[in-house]
Amino acid sequence: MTTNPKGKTNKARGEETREKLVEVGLKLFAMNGFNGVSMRNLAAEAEMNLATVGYHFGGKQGLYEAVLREIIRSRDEVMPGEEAVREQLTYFEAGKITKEDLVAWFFRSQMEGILSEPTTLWGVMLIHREMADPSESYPLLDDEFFAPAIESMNLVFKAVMPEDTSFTEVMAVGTSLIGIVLKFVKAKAFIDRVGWDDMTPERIEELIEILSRRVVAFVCC
Amino acid sequence: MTTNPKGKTNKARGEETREKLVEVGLKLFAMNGFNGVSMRNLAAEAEMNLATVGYHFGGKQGLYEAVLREIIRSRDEVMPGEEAVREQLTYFEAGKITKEDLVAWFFRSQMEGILSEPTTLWGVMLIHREMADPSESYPLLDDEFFAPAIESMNLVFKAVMPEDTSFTEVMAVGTSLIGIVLKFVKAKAFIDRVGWDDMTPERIEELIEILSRRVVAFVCC
DNA sequence: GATCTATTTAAACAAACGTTTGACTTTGTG
DNA sequence: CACAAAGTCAAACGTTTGTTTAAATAGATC
Repeated sequence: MTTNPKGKTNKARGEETREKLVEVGLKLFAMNGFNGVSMRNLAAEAEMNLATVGYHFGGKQGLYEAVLREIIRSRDEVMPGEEAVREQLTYFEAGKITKEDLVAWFFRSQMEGILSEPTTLWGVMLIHREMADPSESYPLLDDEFFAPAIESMNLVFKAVMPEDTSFTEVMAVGTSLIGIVLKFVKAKAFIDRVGWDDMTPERIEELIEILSRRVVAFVCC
Repeated sequence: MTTNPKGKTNKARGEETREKLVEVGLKLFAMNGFNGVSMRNLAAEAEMNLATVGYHFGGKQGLYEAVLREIIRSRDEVMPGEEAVREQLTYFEAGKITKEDLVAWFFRSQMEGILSEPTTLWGVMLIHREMADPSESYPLLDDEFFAPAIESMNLVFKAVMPEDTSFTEVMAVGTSLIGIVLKFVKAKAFIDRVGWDDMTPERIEELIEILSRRVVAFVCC
């Protein structure tokens, strides 16, 4: 890598090729799944030669894992991490916010993080696919994506649920919540039936408002 | 078709071939998805010739749709239909059961119907796939599987929710519930984490018990 | 400008795919 | 038994798949 300020060659030569490939890979894999995308699709969409993916990522599987790692990396930019959760927890323990506030904040931050920008949405759509149809790369997601998220979630739930609540129950509530959130990521049937042409920010806000109150009841009851 | 009571030829000659094919097709498609199953896989698993699927169903797509139709057909045997829902509704309107009872009954009947037998479970797994990754056969499912189920669900929800509840909210609650139910069909992460090797009837009952109380709160709050 | 490394390119590869063919076997009917 | 329809079977079809090859190009270094 040079430090040439004129532009073009700021990055190592292959870097922007790889970035472009990961970018269109995310989009295509999210839309059509691993088996629904061919190397020739990828090459055409990225306007590159067929062999480029093989050269930079070793093969289709290699690119797919690079896409998953990019999803994991960018998740931390949009979603509240463990430290943000712990911050809210101190507010709750200090009595500044109610447990209902805490749960609503958590749910809202997740939904907004997911539905905010298309890139994130594509990432979640790919995650959704991996949950419905785990590939051989699933363990990577489980370790570096789900485990931290579930840990944060359990921090919140343990705080707002009775102390003697079983681990199974905490996990069941958490899993249900994940089910709710993911359902709306690709809730084609829902969108078709309520007649929303597209998910405008207003519609998203309406949906979050409706659900967060009920999610609080689900968790805290 | 003959009426020979000795056995063997009670069915039209190709009938049991078709049934066997639909049976293993359901299992394989549910486990690996449409693109994850090859004609040679199917033929091997069903112990038949490669060309048999083409002869009886016109091709891979034809078998897939036959499998979907079988799922739709058998759903009505296990799940409560609209008439069963209306029966419970009259009990509720007569004051014999509370709205909490009504919602709990509905949720429980759905979960039990799904988790009861492996065949049903496979069907739901395939439905789950179609929701995450709709194929060109999706419209068939939407018309003959989802629409009736949503209609029944809305009957219940409209009865237990305030009259002025918006259609969007009713649908959002329903969609969330579907999300919860489906999440547990293939909740590998959940099962792994709570350490359940397999879903024994006791475990299923425990899960339903935990969730139904909270689902009532979610719907009725 | 020469040299070396990194990258891009077109072409070819074997393997797997869904489908089709034509011969063979089974079954029901007269 | 003879015939026709229904079903089964092995083999081959033409595509498409992911990967690999070797030559061509571009960029950095001296």
